[in-house]
Amino acid sequence: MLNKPSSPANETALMARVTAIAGLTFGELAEQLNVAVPNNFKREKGWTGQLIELALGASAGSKPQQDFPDLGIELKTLPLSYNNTPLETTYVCYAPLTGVSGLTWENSNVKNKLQKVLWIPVQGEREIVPADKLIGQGFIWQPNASELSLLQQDWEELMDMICLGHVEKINARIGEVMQIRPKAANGKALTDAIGENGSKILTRPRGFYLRKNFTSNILKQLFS
DNA sequence: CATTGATCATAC
DNA sequence: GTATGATCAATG
Repeated sequence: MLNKPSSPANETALMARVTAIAGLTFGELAEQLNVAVPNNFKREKGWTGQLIELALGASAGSKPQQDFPDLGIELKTLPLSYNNTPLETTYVCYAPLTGVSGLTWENSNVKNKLQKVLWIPVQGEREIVPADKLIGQGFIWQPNASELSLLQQDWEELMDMICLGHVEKINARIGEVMQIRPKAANGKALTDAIGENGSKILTRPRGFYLRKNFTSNILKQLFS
């Protein structure tokens, strides 16, 4: 029994836990942690991430920082198809829509979070019930120069639109490897943003997401 | 059938 | 509402 693991002291200890849960099904791990397994994710969409967080001793809660702040590591689950390609985009963080003056790629929340990521591949096919989905071997990834450049380009293009009051013109087609999409409880959620001519407007909250091609390439690097 | 836009649960 | 964890499901 793993009982509510505490925060790992270092990366080696963290990776030992990662390897220990690799090959288990969600059901097996959930049983060890005394967690109930849903029959689908129509409601508990973040269940997998929370299960893995608990198993690895990530600091819980909704802090806008890394999951392992002492280690500088962000944790992400990555749902894969039978062909080992990502089935979903990867949420990174909220997109700032106000107070954006002085914000640069270097000090952005996106760069901070993506500097070092512990990816946990998991089976994502909807036809597999959650209890039977397998946990894969997690691995640490740090973006290379090329990836950083692509991310920075997309971040700057999107943040320029936000700064210039064009947030309403942003759609999910913009950005080569990273996009901005709505991120809210529902369509009624509104937040402040910059409108035309610098006026204040209300708009739907947005988040940054990594495109599937980008995360797919991260996986390919593992085998090259 | 892949993608975009919408949505669900939870903590504070 | 903000922010975490994400997947769902309507659409073209």
